[in-house]
Amino acid sequence: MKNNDTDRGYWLFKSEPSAFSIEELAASDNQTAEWDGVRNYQARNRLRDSIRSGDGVLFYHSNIKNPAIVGLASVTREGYPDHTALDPLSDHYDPRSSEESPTWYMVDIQYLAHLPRPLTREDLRSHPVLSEMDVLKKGNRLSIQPVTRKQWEAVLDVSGIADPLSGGK
DNA sequence: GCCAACGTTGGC
DNA sequence: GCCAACGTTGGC
Repeated sequence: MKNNDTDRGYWLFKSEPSAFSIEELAASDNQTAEWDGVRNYQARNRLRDSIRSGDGVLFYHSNIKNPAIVGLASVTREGYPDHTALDPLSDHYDPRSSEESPTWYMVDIQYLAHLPRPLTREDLRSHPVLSEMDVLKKGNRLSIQPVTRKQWEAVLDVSGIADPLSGGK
């Protein structure tokens, strides 16, 4: 399902670059990757129920010296069962999940752009709009977080780039 | 259904 | 490497 600018959703996806980085996304086939391995129920619910094709994704690198929003992606496939949960050889194997009744879901995302400069937590904290982002809130470990349209636009504004999702419309 | 113990996350 | 915050597990 496509969506238009007004009902498009925005998200922040967190990843440790040692596990999966935006460079790996950009180097993937079709610059597209499965966002697999999410094993948290709240994040699962968002993957399954809320995230739509065409939504915007802020790609965030976590658990490094300077955690930061490093780039932009878009959702190219809506929630579907995470097959790594069914694979006994996968690190993400979960014996409670099954094909008939999948426990875990994933989406596909496609690389759009690197930010010209990563937006660090300090950058975010010092911005009137971005300082409200969930990712700055203490103890927030959710790997999939909602982002407001204002926050998405602020990231583009601060970065000095056009919205790659608006396509000139 | 409570809650202590445990494992994980992730900024610092 | 530290440790606070969080989610999950499992005994009771």
